[in-house]
Amino acid sequence: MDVDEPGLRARLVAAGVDLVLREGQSAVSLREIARRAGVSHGAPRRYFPTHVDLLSAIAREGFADLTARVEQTMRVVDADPRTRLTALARTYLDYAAAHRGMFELMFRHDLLDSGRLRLRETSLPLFAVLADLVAQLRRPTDAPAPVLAGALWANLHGIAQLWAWGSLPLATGAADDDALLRATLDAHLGPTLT
Amino acid sequence: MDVDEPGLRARLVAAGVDLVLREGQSAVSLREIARRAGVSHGAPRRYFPTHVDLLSAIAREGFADLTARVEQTMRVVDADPRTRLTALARTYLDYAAAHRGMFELMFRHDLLDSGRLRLRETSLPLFAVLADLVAQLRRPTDAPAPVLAGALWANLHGIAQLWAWGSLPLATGAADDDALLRATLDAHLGPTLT
DNA sequence: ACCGGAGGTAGACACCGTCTACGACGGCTG
DNA sequence: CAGCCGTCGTAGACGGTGTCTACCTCCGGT
Repeated sequence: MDVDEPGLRARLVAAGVDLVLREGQSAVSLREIARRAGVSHGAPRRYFPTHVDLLSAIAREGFADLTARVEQTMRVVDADPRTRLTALARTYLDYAAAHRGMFELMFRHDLLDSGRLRLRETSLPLFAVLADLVAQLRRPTDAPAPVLAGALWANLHGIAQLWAWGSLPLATGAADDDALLRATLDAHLGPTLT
Repeated sequence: MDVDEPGLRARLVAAGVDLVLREGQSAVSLREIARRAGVSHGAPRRYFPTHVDLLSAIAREGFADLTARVEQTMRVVDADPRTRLTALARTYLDYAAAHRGMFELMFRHDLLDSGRLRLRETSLPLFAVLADLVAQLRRPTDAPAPVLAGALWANLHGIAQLWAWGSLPLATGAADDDALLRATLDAHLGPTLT
């Protein structure tokens, strides 16, 4: 038998992650999670006193997943900073597109306990990776490094969000998001020389 | 007596707008709206068969409001395109900051009936204003106009979103959003010459 | 005068988050 | 070994929600 079968808490979170990926944030109810974990509707309360706590735990899992993917990308793409940054951006956009429900949840600050649960801190290392690359690529005439990195992140995030919503395809006439990504990187970091 | 007091439908939407501005999207329930309009809980159903329909109507009001503000800005700021675009961007960011709940709702495509109700189309004129200004400012080496406009919009939107969430202030070390806005415009449209 | 539909009421249903009291069980203390 | 107490899960209740349905009430057209 499993010597270390996951505890109920982990099973609840896993069920929640599965549910949010499959059906989106609104499908994640405490009772449904309990049902999927095969426990009574009151059981989750032991680990997640409130709905927000559960959603926050799920979102944290999402951040961990995204961070892992980015780090994996950084491990694989061992080239010049610009190439690495491009790969990072692609990973970000791909994640948002492939895990729309989770991505949406991750940035629903109104649903998350962003304060107490150090949810923001969970996303900081990710930003640090980006900021580091940006710092290497920054030209003297550019904005200060934190501002430059922030603006670039916002741009990435906006593309991910609006693209997922279907607004950008509509507005830009269905150009693929790769064109947007290239334009964004060129804008903030200068055109590539090829 | 009022010859044309607003019908129930308008009163419901007005109550919803008020509620979403004051308390956020999650506070907007059909029953609460009905209560505020002084009608029975089943009454809204006559006009909004489903919750989504009500939220969509409220969001449409938000888009109308934002569009009106942008147009007002365009009417007032009658200068060179770059200045006008900057003013437009500020209007966008200010709206998001000042009407956070509404802004959030407007881009919650999962909550909105974005397909049938032509919600996207409601936002297209707004994008057109931006696209027009961008087209005037586009340099020959820039990306095609629609892509450039899309990227810039995404950047604006990302700033609005992440700023409202509090992530960007944290990441950039509390630089104000004006620095981000300037950096963004400079990046996409070239630095101003001053 | 009648009738028919539009517009609002009221009750029911299932589901939800939350609270509370309760039972089972296992490890520590005496 | 007996007893106790804290941990973990159960089960029921409450108020709130969206949705459905049956009803009622009035007003306009024939």
